[in-house]
Amino acid sequence: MARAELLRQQSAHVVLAELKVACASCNVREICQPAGLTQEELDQLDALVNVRRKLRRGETLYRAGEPFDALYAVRSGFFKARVTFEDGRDQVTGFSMAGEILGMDGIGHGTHNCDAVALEDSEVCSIPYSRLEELSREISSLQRHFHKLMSREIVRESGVMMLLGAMRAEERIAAFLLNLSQRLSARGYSPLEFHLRMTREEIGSYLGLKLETVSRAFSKFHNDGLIEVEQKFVRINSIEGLRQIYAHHVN
Amino acid sequence: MARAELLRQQSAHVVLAELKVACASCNVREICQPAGLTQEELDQLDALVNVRRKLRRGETLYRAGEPFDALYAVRSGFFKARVTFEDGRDQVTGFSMAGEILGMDGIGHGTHNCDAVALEDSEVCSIPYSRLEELSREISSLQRHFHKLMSREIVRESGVMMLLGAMRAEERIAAFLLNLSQRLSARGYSPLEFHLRMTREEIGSYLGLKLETVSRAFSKFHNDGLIEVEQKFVRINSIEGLRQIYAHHVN
DNA sequence: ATTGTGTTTTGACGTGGATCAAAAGATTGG
DNA sequence: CCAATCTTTTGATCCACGTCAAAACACAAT
Repeated sequence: MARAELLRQQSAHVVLAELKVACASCNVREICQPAGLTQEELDQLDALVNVRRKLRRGETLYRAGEPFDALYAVRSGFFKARVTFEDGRDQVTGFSMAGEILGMDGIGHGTHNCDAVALEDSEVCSIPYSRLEELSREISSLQRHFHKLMSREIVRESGVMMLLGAMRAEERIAAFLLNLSQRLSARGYSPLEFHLRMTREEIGSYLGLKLETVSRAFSKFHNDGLIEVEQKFVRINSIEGLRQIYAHHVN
Repeated sequence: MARAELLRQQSAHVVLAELKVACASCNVREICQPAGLTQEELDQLDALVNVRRKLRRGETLYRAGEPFDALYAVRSGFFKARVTFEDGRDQVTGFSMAGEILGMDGIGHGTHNCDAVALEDSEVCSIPYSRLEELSREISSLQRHFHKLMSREIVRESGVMMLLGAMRAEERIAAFLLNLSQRLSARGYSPLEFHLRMTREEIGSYLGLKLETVSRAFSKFHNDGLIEVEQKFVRINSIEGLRQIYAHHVN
C-alpha cells in the first residue's frame, strides 16, 4: 500500500520534472526539501539540483581520488560506498537508498574518499557543491539542513563503529536488518518485506564479517522464526525478536 | 584508497580555533591559516570563540542526550568520545588532542550523541553554534572551513570502520600508534616519544579489542624492537617496522 | 611508609567466527 | 534451451582473540 503510493508519486514526478518543478515534488527529501522555504527559495533550490544521471547496475558514480565537485541525491536505486586497499581487498562503508545523499566525504580534501557503486539501475540528481555553498549562505534553513545532514552522517558512522567494535555477529546482522527496515519504512516502503540489493559478501564486508557468517545468521534467524529469507527477499516476522538479539549485547 | 591515505585522513583535524587572532596566545600550533579574512571578519571570529572552560581529569565536557548548543576547540589536554549502551558498557569512538574540535555529532539532532571526557586536565574554547552558523553565512571562507571539518570527521570515522572491519589486532594497534604519532607531530610534538593519555582498556575499546590483547601487542612490538613501552610512555624505534605491520594485512 | 585502588602484564584455556571444502541454487549469455 | 558463472548454503576444522586468573606494578590518599 505504502509502496504503491510511493510508486504513484514517482511516476507523477517524471511528468512534472519535464515542466521544471523538480524538488518540490520529488520524493527525495534529504536535502531538497528543507522546511519553511518561500516560493522564491524553492525556485532557487530547483535551479541548484538540475543535472540528472542514470547509472546501470555495477556502474560507479564516482571513485576514490577523483576530484570532488558535487553531492548526489539518490532519486531511485541503491548504492554502496566502498574503499579499496592496495592489495585489492575492499571494505563497504555504507549503503544508500533513494532519498539519501552521497558524496559528503569529498568536501574535506576536495577528492572523493571512496567509490560509490550502483547496486541496481539507479538515478541521481547532482548538486554542484560550490552552488550549494552559495545558496546555503543565503537560505539559512538550507544551511541548517545541510549541516544536520553532515552531522547525521557522523552519527551514523559512529553507530557503525559500535557495531563493529562491540557487537557479535548475530547482533550486527539483527541491527543491520532493523536499520534497513527503519530506513525503508521512513521512505514509505514496507518495513517488513524487502529485497536486499547487496550480496551476502557485501553485507559481510560492511559488518566486518565473512559471507558464510552472514548466511549462517540468516539461517539461524529463519530457524528461530524471526525472518523468512529467500535469496535477496527478506520478510521480518518478528521485529521484536530481532530487537532482543540486538539488545542482548553482553549479559 | 591507499593505506597511507587512510592514515593521513585519520590524523587531519584542522582547528577552528586557528581562525582566531586572539588565539595567537594559544599554545596550539596552527597547521594552516585561513585565507582572505578582513580585519573586521577577524574581529567577528574573535568574538565568536569567547568562552573558556577548564576541566579536571575525568570530568565530562558534555554527555550524550544533553542539548547541543556549542562546539568545543581543545586548547590543551586530551579527551575521549564515548558512547554508552543501556547495559552500561561503553565504546570509545575517538580521541581528541589540543587543536581538535569536539561536538559536531550534536548538530544533527540537537542533542549530543556521545560523552566527551577529559583524560587529563584540559581547557577548551566553546563556540556557540548558532553564532557560528550566522557568521559562516557572512564569511564564506569560514563556511568552507567548517564544512571541511565536518567532512573530515566523516572520513576519519570511515577510516576507523576500516580498522575495525578489515584489520587484525596487531595491524590495528600499529595503525593506532602511527596515527597518534602523526597527529602529535603535526602539532609540534615528537612523533617518536609520547605519553599515552588513555588506558589499555580505552585503546582496546576504540580498536574493538580487549585490554589484554592491546597489552600483548605492545609486548610483541617491544620484543621485536619496534617500540619501547613503559606504562604510558611510548618510544617508537621503527616507524617503518610499524608501517610494515600495518601494511602487511591478511594474506 | 602504608593501604587501597586501579592498571598492566603474562599464562592457560575456551570459543566465535574465519577458513576450507563441496554442493546446490540463481543468474546471465549464447 | 544449455552452459558458464556467480551466489548461497552447510559442514568440518582451525586459530586469533576473548576469557579467566593471578601476580606485579603504579599511584593517590592518608
